[in-house]
Amino acid sequence: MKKSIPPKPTDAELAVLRVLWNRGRSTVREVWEQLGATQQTGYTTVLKTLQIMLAKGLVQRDEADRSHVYRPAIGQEQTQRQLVSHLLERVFAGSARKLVMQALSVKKASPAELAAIRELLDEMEGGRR
Amino acid sequence: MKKSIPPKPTDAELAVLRVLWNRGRSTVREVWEQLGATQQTGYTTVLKTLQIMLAKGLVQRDEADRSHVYRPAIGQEQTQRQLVSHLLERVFAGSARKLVMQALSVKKASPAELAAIRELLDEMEGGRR
DNA sequence: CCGGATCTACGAAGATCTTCGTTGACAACT
DNA sequence: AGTTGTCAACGAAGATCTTCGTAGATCCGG
Repeated sequence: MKKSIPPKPTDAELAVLRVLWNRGRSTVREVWEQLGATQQTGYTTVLKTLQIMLAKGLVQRDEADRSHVYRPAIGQEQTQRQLVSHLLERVFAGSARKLVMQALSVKKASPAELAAIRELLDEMEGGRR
Repeated sequence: MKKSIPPKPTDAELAVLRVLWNRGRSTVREVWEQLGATQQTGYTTVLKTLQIMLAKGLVQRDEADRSHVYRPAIGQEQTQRQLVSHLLERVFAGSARKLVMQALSVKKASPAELAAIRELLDEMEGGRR
């Protein structure tokens, strides 16, 4: 009764969400400036995107001040899981093994990261089933 | 020079590609029948999708017979890498570790699969550099 | 040779996404 | 009070995606 399954964010929306996850509550201007560093978009474009995201339930906002303050309505990890799930089903036919292997071959992880992954494997195996 | 970087396939295109990867060379009708098992789409819809994919360079076709025969122009693994890469950069800020962990938490792998992943880790660490 | 079946080609409609110009409200400064 | 700057709201344009109806070509059975 609270899971209204928010829709899958688009690429532009994802870029905005990343800013909000990093900075926390932000105004349109703040998001725009942060984004401007990477991409070249107009102020009203970011505003419009945020308004659409609000309508979709991807963000929430506080209208107390004249400059409305936006904050993410969905968690970063939850979103990551959703997108990984999508990729897993559609592109890897549900094989986590293949996805993991492609991920590791695309981008080499540091020894510390490999160790962390190894630990997770231990938990999953040791923790039995 | 032949790498003209094929565009990122859409969801509908991905569904078609999966059929071609599984069956190999196929006619529109064959793809449509295979797809019909899962989704409910019209014959001309599949045809149009394949024509667009041809224009994009995602598939190639043999027009010798009246029923044109399509085949994938991009490899499954190559496509997987491309999409994983995309997700990695945009959603995981390049952290393969987080992606792997989310993948494994979304879908539990079998002991055999875990072992295979562990082997890959061994290679990457042992292989040193 | 004719009629039905099968196939490709064409185009168009509807949906969604992305971008941005314009407008009107409001506040701050002078 | 008037000017200037900042902001949200609105609408519209262009791009892409997905779907499908219709038309035209070709083949096959009588």
